[in-house]
Amino acid sequence: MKQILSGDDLIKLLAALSNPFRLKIIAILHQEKQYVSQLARELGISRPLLYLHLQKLEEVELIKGHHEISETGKAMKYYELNSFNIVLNEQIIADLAENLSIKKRKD
Amino acid sequence: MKQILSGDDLIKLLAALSNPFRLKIIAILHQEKQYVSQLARELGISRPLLYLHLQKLEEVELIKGHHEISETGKAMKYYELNSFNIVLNEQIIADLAENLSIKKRKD
DNA sequence: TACACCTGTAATATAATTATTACATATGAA
DNA sequence: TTCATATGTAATAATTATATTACAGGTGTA
Repeated sequence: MKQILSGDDLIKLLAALSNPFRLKIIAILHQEKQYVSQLARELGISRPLLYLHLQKLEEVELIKGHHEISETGKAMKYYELNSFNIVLNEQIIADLAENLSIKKRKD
Repeated sequence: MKQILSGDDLIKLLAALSNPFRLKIIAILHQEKQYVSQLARELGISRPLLYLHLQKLEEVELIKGHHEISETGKAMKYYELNSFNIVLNEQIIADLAENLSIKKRKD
């Protein structure tokens, strides 16, 4: 995970964390790496939806996926958690807010 | 600001922080308290939109509003920033993820 | 072959967030 | 009175985020 964030990166990171399924994914992967289908079962959601959440977490580098060949020869996709430590206070946010992009509607 | 958060509270807090206007509001209020119309001018947005953002920040107790009577006698609504310090790592999130509510669609 | 697993994505629907427009009300000053 | 300032909200539109459904393909085993 990046050490120095831009304001935009911070927003993406916080957005990635502000969803219950994604927090639960982090909690599960904190125990041990897990593959997609098993994760979907544990969370009680469909794989397509899970992929969406995994992508958001991977985009901000909170998790990382890789392929493994199981003992029985099947291709499995495992995800594991990256370690991170985020500190937020008013000074840090004030600094990062300096360079922040605002999306314009209908340009 | 609360010291002990639930998982749901954490999500609300992070959601409140994952918006560029709201980070800018925090940055401005970090300098000094400000009243609504002036804030809207500085941010370049309408007051109705600003109210929406202010409400989200106030709901999670990052800011606090109060009324003041200006020298000229007008009622002004000022907002000021609460100090905060948020630390997030995988262990903290794993703990908070234990009690997390998942919204059901069409129950 | 048929079954039980697995990965992956496209197309679509639903819900939530963000943004706009249009009001109503009040005060002080010219 | 008229103008410029302020607070506040209701109704609606636009955009983004979430969620579902329906596919296509692969491997190992009975």
